[in-house]
Amino acid sequence: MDAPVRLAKVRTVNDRLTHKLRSDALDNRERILEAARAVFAAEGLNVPMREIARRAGVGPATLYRRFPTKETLATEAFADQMRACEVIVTGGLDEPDPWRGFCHVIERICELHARDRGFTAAFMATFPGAIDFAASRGRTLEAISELARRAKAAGRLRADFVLDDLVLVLMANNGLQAASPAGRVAASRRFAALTIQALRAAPGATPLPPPARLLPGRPLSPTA
Amino acid sequence: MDAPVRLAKVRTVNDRLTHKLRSDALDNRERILEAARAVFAAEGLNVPMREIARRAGVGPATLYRRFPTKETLATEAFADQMRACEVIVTGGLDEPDPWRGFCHVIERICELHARDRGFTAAFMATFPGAIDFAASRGRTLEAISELARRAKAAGRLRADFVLDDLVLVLMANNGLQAASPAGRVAASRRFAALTIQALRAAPGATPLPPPARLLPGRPLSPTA
DNA sequence: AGCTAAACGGACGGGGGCGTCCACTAGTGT
DNA sequence: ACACTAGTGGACGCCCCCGTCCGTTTAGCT
Repeated sequence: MDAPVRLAKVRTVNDRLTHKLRSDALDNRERILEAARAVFAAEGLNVPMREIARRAGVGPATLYRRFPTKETLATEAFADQMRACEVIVTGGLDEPDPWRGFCHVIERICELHARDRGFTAAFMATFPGAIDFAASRGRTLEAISELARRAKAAGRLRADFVLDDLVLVLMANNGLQAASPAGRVAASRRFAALTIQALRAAPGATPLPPPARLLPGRPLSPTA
Repeated sequence: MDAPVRLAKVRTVNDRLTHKLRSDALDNRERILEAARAVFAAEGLNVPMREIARRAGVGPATLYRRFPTKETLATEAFADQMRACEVIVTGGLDEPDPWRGFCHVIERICELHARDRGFTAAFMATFPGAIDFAASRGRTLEAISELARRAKAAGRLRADFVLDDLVLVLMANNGLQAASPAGRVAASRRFAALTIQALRAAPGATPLPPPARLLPGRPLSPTA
């Protein structure tokens, strides 16, 4: 388990970034991140940078000084969720029954994504300068892949499940929209339950049409 | 079956709208609609009106004269798809086995929506001035509701299916994005298959969490 | 308390979409 | 052939977002 190492590394980078900042600058930086988290969660990534600056009580220049692009801001703002993702899947791996673990992962990840409108977009985005982010996503997906392997071996997950199906599920979950955040979560919950029913290895189940490649880049993993 | 009546009525309205137009104006109108269909299908509804005008080879003023708002343009541009939807569901109702009919409806409607990026948005939108559009949607949903009732009665569709679940499925399907249109269709196909697995009345199936109201307005129908 | 450099935010120019106006063009009916 | 009017599209003003510059403020250190 190398997660602690990675986390420590992130900490270091963070310190290197923030340690030389003046106290007020550091304070502003935090308020910007807080505002960004809130507005990204509520509205998604397509909000004007200025809106975030406004909510943070900061001028646009300050925002751009700290976060030159929206991507840098988004990756920082979603670091928590990214870590939460990893926690969820490692939790799933720790469960004795891999199928139950898989189900819990689906449920909890769908809910996480439903609460944060912008997170799914960031998660999928794979923009260039976000090495840590992409790495974390890769680790998360690999872990889910392993979990899926076990669930298949236990005969509970359908054999033709592919890791791309998880991406498909996340995209589909992201498509759910409702008037209120609560409504979105409710929809997502039902959607996750349906998804689990769909992925369950069941006697009368018919085979699926060929899987679809949804994320650009190499095939995420041979398996799952 | 009152569909023919409705269609005739639409024809009349159409004639009333177009009969007084000069020939060149009518030609432009058609080219605008064609351009709108193409660009809406490819890019969704969030394209500048000017882009459509450009592709149609007309000035912005001409576009705005024929279609004052994007909604009017969208409803006209998607009239075909709307009718296709009705055809699909009536086809489903005509099949002897309601469950097979239901499956076919899911598959074909998902594919239809996958081919047209903007159609789902228009279908959900329920914007004010589109009476015909909303009516057609209502009929489509009612028909699906009836089909669902029969499929449940046949013991093939899970009993806790609700019409709102169809909306949920369409929204989720709409969330699927891929590099190419072909990729989107492929993803949608697999998604539809998964959906059918999820909705199948199966022995080991667990009950679903409470349904979510996704479209504003009155509950679409007591049943389904 | 005073100095200095870091940090701030208002203001600016650029770009793009929006919806409308108006002088010109071209079908249409005699 | 001609007049007449429906039809056209370039151009305008408006607003919003973007990213940057620069004069002013303020934290940190002596």
